[in-house]
Amino acid sequence: MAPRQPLTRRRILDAALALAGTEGLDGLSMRKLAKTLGVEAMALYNHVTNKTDILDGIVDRVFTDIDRADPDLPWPDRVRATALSMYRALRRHPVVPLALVTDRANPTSLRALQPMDDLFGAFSEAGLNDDGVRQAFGAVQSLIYGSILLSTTGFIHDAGQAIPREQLAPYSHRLDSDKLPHFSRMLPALSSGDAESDFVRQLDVLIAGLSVLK
Amino acid sequence: MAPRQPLTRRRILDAALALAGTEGLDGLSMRKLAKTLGVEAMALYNHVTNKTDILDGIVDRVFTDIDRADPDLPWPDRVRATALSMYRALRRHPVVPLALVTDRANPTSLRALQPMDDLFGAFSEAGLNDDGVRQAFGAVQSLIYGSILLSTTGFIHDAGQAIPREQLAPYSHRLDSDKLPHFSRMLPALSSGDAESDFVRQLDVLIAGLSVLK
DNA sequence: CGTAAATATATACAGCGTAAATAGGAGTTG
DNA sequence: CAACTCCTATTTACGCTGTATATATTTACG
Repeated sequence: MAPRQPLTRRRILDAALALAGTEGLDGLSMRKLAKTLGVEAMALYNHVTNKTDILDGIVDRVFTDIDRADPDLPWPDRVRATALSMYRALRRHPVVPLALVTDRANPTSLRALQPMDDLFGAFSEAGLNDDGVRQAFGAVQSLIYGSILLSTTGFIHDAGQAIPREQLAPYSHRLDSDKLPHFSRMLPALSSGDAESDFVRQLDVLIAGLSVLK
Repeated sequence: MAPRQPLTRRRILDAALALAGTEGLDGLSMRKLAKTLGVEAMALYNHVTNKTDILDGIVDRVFTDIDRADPDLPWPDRVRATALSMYRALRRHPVVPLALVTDRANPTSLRALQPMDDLFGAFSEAGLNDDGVRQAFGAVQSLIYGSILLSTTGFIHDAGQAIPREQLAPYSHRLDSDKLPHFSRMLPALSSGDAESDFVRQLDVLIAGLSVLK
């Protein structure tokens, strides 16, 4: 029984990130979060301004994990490295992309903007004009967020882990229909494969397309 | 004052889609929805089983708007047509991708799977094996969902419409910093440009990459 | 008409974020 | 030491959420 540590913003964010990891974004409530810290809900408000502040803090924290690519690398490798690092950091904490697209977080910190700046730089070096940079960056960002956010829907999912059979069941019962001829054939391939290596492959396709379309 | 029309599942879904359009996914509550129909909240439960059922119904409804591409088109055009139709339908009702990625809806209807099947077919025809089809489909789907979901975050946004200045303000005040050299230059380009034409361009880049990487 | 079935309402419960008032403990000052 | 202040934690409360349950009302039918 260690003496209870003092409540601090940092401890709150740590606990919030952990709770969001196990309970999901909806499961992250002020009352539950306080309980994991052995405290009442309103005590949190002495250290964070509100729940949005917590989510902003979490986002900021996770974005800090994103590595900056070696600036001497050629631009395709810089894009690959930055995007993959973003993907890995966000995938470790899917609550972050979720909080961002649902407007529950609105980070404006330098840390959250740094990876974007790096991608802007890489695409500029590729010879794209500003519109091209915006489009290329948007494509990469969509790929990152899309693949993470969609990986929890029934549409596509990870390798063998985690209820592959039951989750597919509601889809299977329609597949005898000849209305979806390709779907039934694809079912096994949908549940096989690794999400990250798929992402890497998709990123390569995108980069190849950028190179070829100048 | 027309005589009040009978409450029906269809009317409920219509009203829900409209309410979600104006108030967003979080603003769509059973009580508010009932109020727009001139009825008490619990009356809805005689026609839908719960809120998830409403969201499933909305998703299903919106997916019905997705056009099927001419099967005689070559595969790149079929992908383009299907993906663009998906993009347009979902962009008209962003609550749908939002409900899907937050697991508030779980459609298993044939209508919701049809566009996926069409894309599977197109990519198969391109000569990809099943793993390749899954990856290509995932990339297109990520692009669709990602661009729609991210268009409401501060990171990237539409043309001049809707608070471009105030929304950018929190970002601008950091840009004098030399930590984000490309960001400040990109700011005007970020708020210019049309979301849909960006999407089309990104889709073309992806298709070009697929063609070139076989 | 009377009765059964369908539909609408009223009430209630547990949970949410958080405003406002209160209580407790640590530190400093007289 | 006493008194006062400041910071932190708790308590209570308000309006919101989805929906279970019970009741009331309206409609359909023999």
